[in-house]
Amino acid sequence: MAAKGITRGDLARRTGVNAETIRYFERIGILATPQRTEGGHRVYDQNHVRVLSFIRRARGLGFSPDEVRAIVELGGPGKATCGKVREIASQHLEHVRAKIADLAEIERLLAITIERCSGRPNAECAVIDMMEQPETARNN
Amino acid sequence: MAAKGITRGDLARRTGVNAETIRYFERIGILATPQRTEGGHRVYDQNHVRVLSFIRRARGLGFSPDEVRAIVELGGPGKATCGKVREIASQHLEHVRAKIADLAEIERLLAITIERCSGRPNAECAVIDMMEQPETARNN
DNA sequence: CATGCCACCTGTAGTGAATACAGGATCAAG
DNA sequence: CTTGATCCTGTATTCACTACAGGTGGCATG
Repeated sequence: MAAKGITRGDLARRTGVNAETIRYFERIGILATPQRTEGGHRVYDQNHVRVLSFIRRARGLGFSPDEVRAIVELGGPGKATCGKVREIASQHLEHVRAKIADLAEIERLLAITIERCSGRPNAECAVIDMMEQPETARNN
Repeated sequence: MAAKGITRGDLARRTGVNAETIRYFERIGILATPQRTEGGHRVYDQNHVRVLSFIRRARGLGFSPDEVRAIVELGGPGKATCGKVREIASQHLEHVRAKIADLAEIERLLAITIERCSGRPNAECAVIDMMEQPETARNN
């Protein structure tokens, strides 16, 4: 009663990723090539669902395809050594923490904006003013 | 001794945004049109630096150009009422918090991966296994 | 087994965001 | 007033998707 025979459409529906995009991700080597039926139709499994969900989230959060590939490949055909995995993962962990810090800053700015706007129906809400310390802008 | 006469190249260097992209952001209405010299060269001020830095960060974090425009326009020519500002800002605040949660999840997964890989030089590090509960994948 | 429909196949063309390039004008330093 | 860097406009290219065209596969149903 486990999931057997997930089609491309199924996968798209389960992950929220466009069906064409799935084919694209396979082409650029981000999503593993699935089994095929005799007739040539792709057959995915539960693992594809998990990985693709992860990819979707990571892309939506601003990670580049290359970065996503680097992370996902860590779990490839046992080729990466543990040391390598640790190295790449640590690097991305740092990256993620920087992003979280950035978002926290934006969160703060939005909260301040809302706060400032409460009460007086003044038209001069100048959201721009909320953007101080732009030094958080690291590389990417 | 304040900043006077920031050229496009200066702005690019200060914000880390590609010089051509600055022109592009102006064209699509995300960055305010700057002053011009008699000869037609753009002249930016400190405000442009702040706004553009913000835009860069927001884009890098996965916000769409439309979303960025919505936020930035809040500080436009005093046209948005405070109520409207509060509404849009709150909406984006929620969005930001969802993103932070998602990143926290990814952070957790990476940390677990590193943890799991510590010690044994086993080749079977299966980072894929780290990706559980994909239900965090909301819309975007 | 035939038939019909839907989802899938491959290849290619079309978006939107960002960046690069070509050819010429401006700026500012000497 | 010359000169090299930088800027101007307009257009072309790249990248990440997304959509489309024309043709099978899969499978329920008669």
